[in-house]
Amino acid sequence: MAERRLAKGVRQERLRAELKRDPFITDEELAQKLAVSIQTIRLDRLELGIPEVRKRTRLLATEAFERVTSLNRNELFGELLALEPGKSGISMMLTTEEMVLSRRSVVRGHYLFFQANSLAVAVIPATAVLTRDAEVHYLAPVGVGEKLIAHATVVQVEGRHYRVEVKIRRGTEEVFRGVFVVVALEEQ
Amino acid sequence: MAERRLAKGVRQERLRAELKRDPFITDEELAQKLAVSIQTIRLDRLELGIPEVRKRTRLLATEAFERVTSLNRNELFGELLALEPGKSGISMMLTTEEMVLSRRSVVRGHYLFFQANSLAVAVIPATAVLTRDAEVHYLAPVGVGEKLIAHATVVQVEGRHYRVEVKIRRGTEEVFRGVFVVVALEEQ
DNA sequence: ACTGTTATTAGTATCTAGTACTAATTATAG
DNA sequence: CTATAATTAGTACTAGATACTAATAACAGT
Repeated sequence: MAERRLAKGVRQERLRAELKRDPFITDEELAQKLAVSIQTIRLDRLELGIPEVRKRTRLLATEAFERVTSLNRNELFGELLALEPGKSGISMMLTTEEMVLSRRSVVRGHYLFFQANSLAVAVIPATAVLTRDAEVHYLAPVGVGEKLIAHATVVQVEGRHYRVEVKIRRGTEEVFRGVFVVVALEEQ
Repeated sequence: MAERRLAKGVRQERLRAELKRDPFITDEELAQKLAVSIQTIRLDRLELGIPEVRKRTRLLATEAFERVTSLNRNELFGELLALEPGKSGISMMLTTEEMVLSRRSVVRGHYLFFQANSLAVAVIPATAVLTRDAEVHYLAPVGVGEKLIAHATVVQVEGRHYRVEVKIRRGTEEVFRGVFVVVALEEQ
């Protein structure tokens, strides 16, 4: 592996890369991979503000656990900013690295679809809503770290069927437009 | 909390419930909650085949990490069963509990959308493909533990634009139908 | 009441993967 | 060469166990 002594900065970048690849690696394993002592690894972690393996593991697990419980608890993908049941709603979603295919820089389309679809469902005044049809257009690619604001408007109601139009913007630029036909199964 | 000694079976059910609510709880905390010694908690865990807190945490974190990396590593959502680049493809997805809203039994629509959309992208002979438009119809609700087979067919090609029709079936029953317009950015 | 069994509690030695600290050695820059 | 930064080493301690031995308490059956 590393035959010659790496400059500190280079080694610390290597350390970051290793941890990104395998968050569960121990200091001992890192020391071997980077050909330095375990104490040096620990000094590096201290300097870089990187917690120990058990803490990192706990963080990952906690995030995952909270994501599962909060996603399943809330029907909305993203944060609700405004809501007029039966009429309109606004939600905000921040794009993260997880939403991107590795080796790419564009957020995968289904995340936008779901932000839109879940908001379209959320504006319906019913406890159980099913999507029937959707027609969507992706207008521009979206990157990581972008704040997407979705606006949903109920444009038509026929009995239990609602036609909801959703537009997603990044700043003033529209990046996604969709029309969802949803059905209210149980009115509130 | 528990004032009276609980029957072993009852206590073990309580222990399960506690762990489901908080997977990160220590044996010490469990001992206090269930008013028994730490040794008894450990015997219970042994008998129930429940690993220690660090192992549980590691399991949760590993699952989460692998879910994220596999989602991002694989362009396809589900398992590819057949592929004729430029023409057609078949993929299979098994629905899991995570795909369901709590208190409900129906798989959320975006999973079907994504199975279909990712297959529509996968049949295109290009290294980078973006979805432009999609028109989809949900024909029947889908439950947990169901095997969904998606068939994608390229029905039209105009330059770099492909029109792909995707049908998802559960057995012989069609549960989803969609048409995706995708653009090949970099031909293979 | 007595006896055997199950359940519970307690204690000890050891493990893993560190943290926090002191101190010595090596490498580097001026 | 000297001072400083970087690296290495060692010690005491922590947390949350496992694996084991052993003692005590509770319960069931006779």
